[in-house]
Amino acid sequence: MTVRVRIAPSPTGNLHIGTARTALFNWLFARHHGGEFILRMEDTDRERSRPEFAENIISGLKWLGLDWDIGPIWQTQRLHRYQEVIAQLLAQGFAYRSYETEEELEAMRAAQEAQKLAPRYNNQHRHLTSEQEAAFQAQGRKPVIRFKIDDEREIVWHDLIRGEMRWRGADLGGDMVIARADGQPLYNFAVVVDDVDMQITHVIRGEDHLANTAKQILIYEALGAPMPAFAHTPLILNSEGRKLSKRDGVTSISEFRQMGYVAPALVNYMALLGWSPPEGKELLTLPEMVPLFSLERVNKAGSKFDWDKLNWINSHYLHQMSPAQLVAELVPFWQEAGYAVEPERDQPWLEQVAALIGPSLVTLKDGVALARFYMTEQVSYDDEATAQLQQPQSQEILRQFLATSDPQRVEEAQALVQTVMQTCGVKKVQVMKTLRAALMGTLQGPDLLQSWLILARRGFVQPRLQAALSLTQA
RNA sequence: GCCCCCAUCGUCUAGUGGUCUAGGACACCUCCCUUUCACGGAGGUAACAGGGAUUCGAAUUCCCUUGGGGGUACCA
Repeated sequence: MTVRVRIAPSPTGNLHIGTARTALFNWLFARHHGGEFILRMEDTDRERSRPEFAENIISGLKWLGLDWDIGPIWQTQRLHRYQEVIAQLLAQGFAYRSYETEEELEAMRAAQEAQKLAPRYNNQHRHLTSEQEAAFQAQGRKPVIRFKIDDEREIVWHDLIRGEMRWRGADLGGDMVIARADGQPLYNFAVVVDDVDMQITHVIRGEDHLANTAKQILIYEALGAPMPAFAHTPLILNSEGRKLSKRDGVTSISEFRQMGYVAPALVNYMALLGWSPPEGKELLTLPEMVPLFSLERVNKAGSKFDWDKLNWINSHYLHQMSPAQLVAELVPFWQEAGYAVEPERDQPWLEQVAALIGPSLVTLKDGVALARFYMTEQVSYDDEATAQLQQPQSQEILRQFLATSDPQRVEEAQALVQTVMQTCGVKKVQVMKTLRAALMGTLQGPDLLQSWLILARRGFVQPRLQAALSLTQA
């Protein structure tokens, strides 16, 4: 039997990292088994679903490299199908019409709460006579459809991650609503109809769905449909150990992207949140993970999201990139920062910059601050740099450099430093520090000689030496 | 309240009764490289929640306690 899995996001928000991780596990599972991966949009919540969220989810999955074989399928386009199944369940006696008003249900819950009982529907409309129904209808009440849940029933399944799971029907909250009065199907019902119709073989989702699975199994049975295998993954937790939610700051894939995280790093990190590769090799690309992935190696405990590790992985992928690749990734960030970069014209020069700052990058965004020194003619001088320029020999050192032409190659730069050292009779460190202060405005940063060459090609060396000279003391 | 799940270094984890004086990775600390900051390299600190039981033997099995989490909708 061909493996078929799906990711079923609800377009009520941007692509969340938890959803993305579930998508990743499903994708890996499908690819590992040579199966199919389906994208299905669960947009039955008309009030909260929005097209821009759907767009965000789709582009996010694409960016991550989690391509799907079928879809996107939209639940709202399958309404007639849900209606059909509801009619069937009604006819077979698995479901019935329930006429309570919101207020009545709230009162029921309040009463139960007052008695310290678990809130649940008391199934009071399960056996309405046709006269009673007619009476409610005469009052203008519109019924929701409820699916019968037998209190005595015990639901058992073998979870691929958690082992044997058991639920009592009585703990499921009474007969559940599967469709609103206007015919809109509800999640637990629509999911099953879809998964059955799409012949889903494995349902891999977060453990927050555990109770839903018990309810859904009952619907599979009523439908006489084959049961898929279930696998409930651990949740991604925030630093407090709670389920990561939008309130925890950055959680959507598009935000990570804007912050300068690259897709291979994000995907690699997400995989490590709950799954561990057999050989212990942690740095893996999507294709490398495919043959290694299995649900057996997915952990049961939730995992806290750790920025340090994500940063390390991201920097790893950034450090691996060629200068040309880096430029391609960096340009959008540079342009957004307002730097006048023109890839066509400046490519070789931009690659020099990228090669120089590459090892210092943790995120692409870091490239904005790190490249600033090379992008504008003037720099500001920090306290340390100013102090260095006010050293006794600094003025003479700068005059020497101003008297020569800018170096074109490293060897020339080295030779110039040597010459200035000897002429001024100072140590190399002094020359280097002074030159760095003058050129960069700070005493820390990438390789000085390389920086010098890069600035020279832009014609920024002389103006900066002049500016620095004015800060020196005779 | 009720139901369910989970529990190894600060964090992510390896570990499926003996090879565990518990391994790796991130972070942290030290050292090396070096004109600085990074990068890179070499070391180091650091964990089986507690209590019972089973067993010749338990991080690994069972029970209880504790702690944490999830769910409990006419959301998904």
